[in-house]
Amino acid sequence: MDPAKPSQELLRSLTDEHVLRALMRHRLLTRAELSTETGISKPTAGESVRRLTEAGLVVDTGRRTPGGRGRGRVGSYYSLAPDVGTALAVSIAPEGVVAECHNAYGDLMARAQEPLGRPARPDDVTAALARAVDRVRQLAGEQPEAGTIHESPSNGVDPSIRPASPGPKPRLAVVSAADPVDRQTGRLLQLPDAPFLLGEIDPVAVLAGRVDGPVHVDNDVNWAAEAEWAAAPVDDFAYVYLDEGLGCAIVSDGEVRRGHRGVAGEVAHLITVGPGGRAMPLIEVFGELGLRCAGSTAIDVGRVLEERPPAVVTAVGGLIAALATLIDPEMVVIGGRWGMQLIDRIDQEVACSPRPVPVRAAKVQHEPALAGARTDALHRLRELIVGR
Amino acid sequence: MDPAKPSQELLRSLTDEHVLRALMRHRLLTRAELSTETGISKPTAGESVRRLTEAGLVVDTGRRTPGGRGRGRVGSYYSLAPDVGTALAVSIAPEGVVAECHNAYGDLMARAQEPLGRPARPDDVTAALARAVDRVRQLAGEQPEAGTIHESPSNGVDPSIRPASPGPKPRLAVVSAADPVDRQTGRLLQLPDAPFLLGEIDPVAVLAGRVDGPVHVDNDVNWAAEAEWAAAPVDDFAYVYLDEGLGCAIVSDGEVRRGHRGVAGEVAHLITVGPGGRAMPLIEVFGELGLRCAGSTAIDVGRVLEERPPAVVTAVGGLIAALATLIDPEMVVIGGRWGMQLIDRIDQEVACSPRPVPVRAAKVQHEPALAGARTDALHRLRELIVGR
DNA sequence: CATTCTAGTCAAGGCTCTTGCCTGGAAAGG
DNA sequence: CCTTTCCAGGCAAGAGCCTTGACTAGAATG
Repeated sequence: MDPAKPSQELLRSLTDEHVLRALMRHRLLTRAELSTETGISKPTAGESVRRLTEAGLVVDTGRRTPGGRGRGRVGSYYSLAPDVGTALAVSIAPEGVVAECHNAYGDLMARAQEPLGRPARPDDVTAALARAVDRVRQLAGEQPEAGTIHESPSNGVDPSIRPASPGPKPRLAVVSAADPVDRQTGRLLQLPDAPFLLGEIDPVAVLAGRVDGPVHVDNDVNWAAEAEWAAAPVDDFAYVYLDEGLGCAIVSDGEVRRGHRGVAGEVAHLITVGPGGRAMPLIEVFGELGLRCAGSTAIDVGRVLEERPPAVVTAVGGLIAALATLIDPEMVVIGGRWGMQLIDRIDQEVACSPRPVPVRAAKVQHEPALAGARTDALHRLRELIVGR
Repeated sequence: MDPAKPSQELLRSLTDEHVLRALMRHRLLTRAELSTETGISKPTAGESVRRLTEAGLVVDTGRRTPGGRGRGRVGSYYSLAPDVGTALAVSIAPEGVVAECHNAYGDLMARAQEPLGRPARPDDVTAALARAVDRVRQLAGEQPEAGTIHESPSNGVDPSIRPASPGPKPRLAVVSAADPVDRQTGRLLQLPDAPFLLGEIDPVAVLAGRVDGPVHVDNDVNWAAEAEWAAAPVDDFAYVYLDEGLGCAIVSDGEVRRGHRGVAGEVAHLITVGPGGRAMPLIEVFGELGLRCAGSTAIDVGRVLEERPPAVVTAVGGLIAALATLIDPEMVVIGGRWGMQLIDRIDQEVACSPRPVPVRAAKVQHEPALAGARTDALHRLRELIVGR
């Protein structure tokens, strides 16, 4: 049965949800402001605040309405309780591991980075992941209490004052990994001819003891597409990532579609047009042209950018044509180092194809995968708090 | 703001929705049965029945609880009002037009078929569509009242008794067409090298005056996939249709994904492996092998089945490999005449590919597109009745 | 110091839901 | 035939949630 059972309790929980969401948007509100903000009547809003305060989700900040605002009676500002919890967003890439901790308002509470040697060995990655997460918990524990307004903390938090407490565990984690991810288990998967830069890692196992709730892992390109969608919501598009590895994310009807195992868009083995018009898997085009790094599956980005071989553009054109026929996107977004550099050539190639699609460069340039993971982590944290 | 605003009216409408849905499932219920069925208390259920009766959505059938059931007081059986409306499901294919009218229980009220000449001319198709819909409305108007239980009527309704009334207009229509459909306008679209069997038809325009509500048009393969999903719910699969035309439907996360224009899965121009290992569009493989009907874009099914050329199987393997990489389906379902006949060959081909996917034949064999359209029409009618 | 304005509370009223009891009527059983 | 058993439906009481409207307390304005 789809619709919720009608009951008075349902109404009450809906009211509480509205109040909590209003506080997430505005961080500091009086009961009267909550009432106008949510459209709920004053007594009901006040009652909800009483309930939520009792439950420990909301606190009276002690602050009162500033004198400048008007003449009336002073009001009490309420906000989310500082212990409603935080969300962890983690990015695992060949360059290193980045972990961020955010509160329910989306404030960055702490951030930690751990570099990785190249090539990264699986054990090193796992250790770096653990260190980054431990460090970010440590830093978050040193933060001034949430609930009082403070500047988004920069990285330069003084590490000399180090209280014993490592800070409370985040209530969930969202992890981005620069490799295919198994949708069921969250483990990194080695696929034939797909890039495999990090090794067989199990982020869920590493984070299980460090997070007090669910751990969601997905491929970095999927998260980048999520960030791209947040920046410019287009319901149907494909995100093609062209760098050391080849990736692709598919957004249909406003959501990233991951497929059964979670490896939708692992395009390395897609059959496309190779040199001389022969049909061959996309990744083999690079092999034929001698553009793969020795002893690894990675593409030699420097050489691609030097030589800019037309055969590569043709091969990418074949990939985009396949996307156009199977997915019917409104546009194709190109990310990754050599993809963005060659975007004009790719655009020309696609424009002459029988099913042309607009091609444009990714808008989110700075840490796109982490940005997507962060957005998702924040969304999930909020859902958790309102009790969905 | 996502969650509904809490109000007493919300509770009431939720109760009414539960009652209506229970009546849709069970067609005939007393107030006491409604109460136990929905989990709502007796007085509340009774009050809802009173409201809905007053609103004309529910009627007292006059029938009373049968003696055999127990000793207690007799109860009144309620059911949906006979005029809550009907849904129209229409299939337009080269073989002809089929129109069906269903009530909210899913009973077939009437059915009409109109053959088409081959090749079908657009004007003929439009006229046949109009005739089929008019005829089905006529037949539905002759039906005994809904609400009293009756057998699913067979096709052989005596046309001699013909009352003047053409029957009320259906509240919505869902149309399947054997050609690409524009998602925004519902018109049939001619794409380069895609099969175009019916011509430039605008079903929305034809049905606008004949239906008292929205008209939804989509490609027949998408509807077939919908029916396949209803028969065996698999969240992620692809439906490949291999007949005169080449089609493909994509189901991700339990929904058919149509893409931006609605032409996701129009695979005729997908680049695959052609004869001699050359890369070429799928449909051109048939051109190269001389397997297309003269003077049309259609594939000569008879010749394909006679010759069973390995090159065709290889080309289809390339299509499925592309689906596997881009969509990551749990399985691929094969439909269409020659596709089903060659399924073993296709399965072998896919099994040796680097990303093998289980391949199986379509389970819904009888009018699959109409079955999907019917399911969807029924679902939409019910949503309309409960007032979503 | 009176006025004006506003946050928060109180009181009344309306709805909706639930529990529990009662009633009328039919079958079952002696 | 009369009593018992059983059940659909209705009634009454009660609790909970939301709303309107009035009231109160407290601060700034003039």
